Amino acid sequence: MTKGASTKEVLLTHACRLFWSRGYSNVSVREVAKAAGVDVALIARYFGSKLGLFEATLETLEKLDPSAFPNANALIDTIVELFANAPDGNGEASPVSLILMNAGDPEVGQLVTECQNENWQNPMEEIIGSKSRAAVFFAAILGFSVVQKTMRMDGIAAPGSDEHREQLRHVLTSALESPEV
Amino acid sequence: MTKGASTKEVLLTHACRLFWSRGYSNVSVREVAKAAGVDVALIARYFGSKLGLFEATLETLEKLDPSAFPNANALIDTIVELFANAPDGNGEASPVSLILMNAGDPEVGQLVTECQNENWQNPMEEIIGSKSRAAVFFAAILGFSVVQKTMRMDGIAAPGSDEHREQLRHVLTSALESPEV
DNA sequence: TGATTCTGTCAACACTTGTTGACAAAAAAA
DNA sequence: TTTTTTTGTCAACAAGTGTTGACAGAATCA
Repeated sequence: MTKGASTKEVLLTHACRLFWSRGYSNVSVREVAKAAGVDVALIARYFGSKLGLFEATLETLEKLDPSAFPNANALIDTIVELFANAPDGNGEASPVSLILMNAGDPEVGQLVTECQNENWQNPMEEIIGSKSRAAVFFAAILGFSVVQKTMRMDGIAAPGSDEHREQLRHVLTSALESPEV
Repeated sequence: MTKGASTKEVLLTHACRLFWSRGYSNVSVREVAKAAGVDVALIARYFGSKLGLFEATLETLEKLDPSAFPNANALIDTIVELFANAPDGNGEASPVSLILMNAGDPEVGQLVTECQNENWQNPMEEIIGSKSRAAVFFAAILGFSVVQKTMRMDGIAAPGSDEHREQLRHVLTSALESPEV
């Protein structure tokens, strides 16, 4: 790999971590550059602008593959384990935190929403077989995540515990039984 | 009312609308002052600082009164109608949007979470009679709100329709049947 | 070798941010 | 009236923002 490509990569890595965990408008380009150990000007060189860097982080997301899930229960199993094994804490950067921290942003909100539809929502609809149930399903994921990770409510069991798995599995399962509209 | 108090009030009104709909860090004091039609310096005079102004908006929230709800079903009825009659759109300012837009903010996130616990979560626990179910219940509210209002997913029915009421009622009802931990 | 491209450094820019203090006009109190 | 307090206006500050361009060293190619 050339020197420039590796700089681009390390910038992208730290941009994902910071933008996804704290939100686009709460992270400055200087902070990303400092975390990556490079000069600020290199962001403009390699990504054009701060927005370009953010868009590049979105392009690292891989699309959910419907063919990997024979049915919706397999999807639930995967998500439950993802949540159970995810490192706890506010500062974690995940596709879910990306959406929670940026969907309401005036600058990148729409971008994030479109990205989510393409990479996650549409494949989920395909697996679940219902647009409305897929929407309620995703709402359950987001809601559960925000009360657990962002608000740290103690009504949610400790991640990794059986109780935690049961709680999450219950809301995901009942989302699949929501009325179709 | 004295002149100063009325200026304070109009500032507070616009601060609520802006901070709660777009988030603390996405709104400048100059924008609040301009919307209120007064000089920026008056914010410092009457509220001390931008943070003081935000804290003042939190103090306008009224605590949920458990005695007004004989049981959890009455709570569900109220919330369903609140969502059904709420004006649609991204820019709406409500206690729910306040939490969604600010809970993850590095400056005011904790403040918002504490305020939510005191004014909403604790009373809800009292009505529902279970800490864990109340947490899952609130997660359902937040999740439903973000996919409907922030992300505008078309899998969610039009607010005010019977289908919309059924969707929301289903997720709230099943939250009350979540496993206790 | 020399010429050229790639890569990084640095200072500066125009702009926005929250905050402050001096000052004047208006209102209230003496 | 005079005096004092309240209320509002204005300019400026220091710090931070994203972005730009000039420049130098390193690497690559001729």
